[in-house]
Amino acid sequence: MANMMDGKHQLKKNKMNNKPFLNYLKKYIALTSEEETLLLAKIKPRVYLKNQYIIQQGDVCKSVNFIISGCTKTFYMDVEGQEHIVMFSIDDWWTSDLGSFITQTPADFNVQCLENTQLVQFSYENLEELYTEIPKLERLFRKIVERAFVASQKRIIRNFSLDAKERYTIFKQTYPKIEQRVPQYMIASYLGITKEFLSKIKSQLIQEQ
Amino acid sequence: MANMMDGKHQLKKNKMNNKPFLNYLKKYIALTSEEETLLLAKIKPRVYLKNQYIIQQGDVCKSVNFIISGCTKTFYMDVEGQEHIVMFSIDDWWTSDLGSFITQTPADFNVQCLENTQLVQFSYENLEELYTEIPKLERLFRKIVERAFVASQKRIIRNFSLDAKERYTIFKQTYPKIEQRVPQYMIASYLGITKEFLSKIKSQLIQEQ
DNA sequence: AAATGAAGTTAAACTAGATTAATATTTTAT
DNA sequence: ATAAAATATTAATCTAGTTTAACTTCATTT
Repeated sequence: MANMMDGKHQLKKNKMNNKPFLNYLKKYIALTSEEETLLLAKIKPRVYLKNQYIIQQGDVCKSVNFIISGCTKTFYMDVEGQEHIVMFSIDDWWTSDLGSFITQTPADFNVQCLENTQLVQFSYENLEELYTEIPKLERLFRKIVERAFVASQKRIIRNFSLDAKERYTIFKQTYPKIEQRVPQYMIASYLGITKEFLSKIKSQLIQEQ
Repeated sequence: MANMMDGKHQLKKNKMNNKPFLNYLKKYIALTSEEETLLLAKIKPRVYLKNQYIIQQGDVCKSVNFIISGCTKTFYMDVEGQEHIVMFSIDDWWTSDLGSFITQTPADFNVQCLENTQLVQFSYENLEELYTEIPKLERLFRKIVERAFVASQKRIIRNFSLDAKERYTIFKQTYPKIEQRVPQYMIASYLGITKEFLSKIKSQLIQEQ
């Protein structure tokens, strides 16, 4: 319905290349050309359209995804049908339901595209093999998850020790790009407040200066 | 002052052994005797007394710690001097300020012993070396951090979508051992509520059944 | 151009949980 | 065994954020 028009913007799969992902990797690890070949054989480029789901709550998460371009939201739908957004992800970030992926059990989270999104996907089996074949890659992934864990812990603290206005201010500082790309009611969901209260906060912040 | 008597209970360093840690490791990875020797040379047993700090906010975190026996709280002290407990850790768990440890920058968190606590400590340098010398260990640590990250994400969701009573019920189910070992006001801090409100919740739960 | 609808705003009534303060209970020190 | 300190409970009042509902704006469909 709403996305019937999206076909117009569909990105052509055959035109996609892995360059952006390799450039990202090169910032952190140096691969030999054999390793690069090994890697390229085991990753899969994929395009999702706006509003499509990369992962759905209840399904087993089959991939870890690197975003080449686009934007996604990771959210949980509670028993009352309310969406709770855990994170947004954009270009050069990773997204998955890691809990579902590592245990290969049903996902708690949905990952949905907010824009047409180009990904590089790692399947469970291929990633396991790559860890053994390219230990540098396992090391990088360890570090990525370490950083994600640290960010998650800090967010717990922020949620406890800061009020909604402070959390919103920090959100804007930390994710300036995301703030303009996603609707306000999703930002409210990320902050754990209602869209009405976010509205109130924003008008307060404007009046304050 | 309060802990002058703790000397009585001091555990003797020389009597400490690494058996409990090796038993823990054996549940997940098989080490050759050379690897075991390599590992033992690079870990340090250590005893902290009740109330002592393993890590202090502002210091650079120098170790990742495996708890052989005892209990710790990880907390953040905000500008108003309020404690916010992020996690409790007991026997067979890990504790650190991972953010500080991996970047070797000042810690956001304090880790303080709630009981006399026996640890096995990994220094930054030794752990880096061990990762290279024993890839199995790096893989295990990757998996441990993955699980910690998943738990942390789930906690963010719970904090948003559940009320304090539901969070308390889940806490009791998830950490039955911890519930009896730590004072109620710390559980309140972990749940993000006041000790008074926790009291109210508990009396409500008693009346409900 | 009119109609439908999604996104955002404003304002009033309401509620979960905070704060304060007084009392009770348990732990620790002497 | 007892005093002092730390921890836990109860109740009254207060507040940050929710809920509901009416209103606006802008984009899409007919």
